[in-house]
Amino acid sequence: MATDDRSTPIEPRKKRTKIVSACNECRRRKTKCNGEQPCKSCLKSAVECLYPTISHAEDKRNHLNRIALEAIEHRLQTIEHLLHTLLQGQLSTQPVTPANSKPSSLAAPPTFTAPSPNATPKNRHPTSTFHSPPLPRHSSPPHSGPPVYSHELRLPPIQDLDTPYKPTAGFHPPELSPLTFSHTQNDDSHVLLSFRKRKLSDL
DNA sequence: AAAGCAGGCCCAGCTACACT
DNA sequence: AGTGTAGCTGGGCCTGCTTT
Repeated sequence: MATDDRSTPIEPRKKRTKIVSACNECRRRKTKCNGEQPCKSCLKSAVECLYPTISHAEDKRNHLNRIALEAIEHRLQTIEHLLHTLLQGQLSTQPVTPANSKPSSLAAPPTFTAPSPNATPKNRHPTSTFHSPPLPRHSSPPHSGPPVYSHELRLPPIQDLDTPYKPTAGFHPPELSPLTFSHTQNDDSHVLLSFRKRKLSDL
């Protein structure tokens, strides 16, 4: 794109004819949607052609952003609570001996039991589990097969971000101070902060 | 070959800001 | 207050690649 060849007459770029809103399937596939019911690609692949229904009273961007923001904040609270629980459990159960007095972050965390799994709402996915990423291991013995970790965290699956998150019954996250971002250069925190400020003022 | 997937281009709409 | 401009953002969809 570095060359700007103006010697040949370049006909002005033909504007795309964009439709107002693509159907769900075309959005997912990132294909052109002709806006009909059913649209061309849905007709071709014989799938149900559904269009997103957002009332005009509620701006499309605000609607989606609010849902996403609420879900993210609830999820963050859950994660913070889990982390807090994990750290507390580690501090209170780990005997301090010369052998294991290394930084606790390198040790395997204790087995974690999800808060009141019986109270899992019906709209959750009861079988979905969150597996923590592999922890750094310094000198593990020869070992075949995938690593086995004793801790399993049950969290709402990521696809649940499509719907507002409702905390599990009986689960009370600890009181959390409002989200703050310390501004440092060369990171994206200022972007997040400006996003949050904008969204909060919109709500 | 056809269908599906996904990176990223493109553009309309919006906002912030400067200027008059 | 009105206007012009630049930057940002969300989302449509082009297009190359992969899978079936």
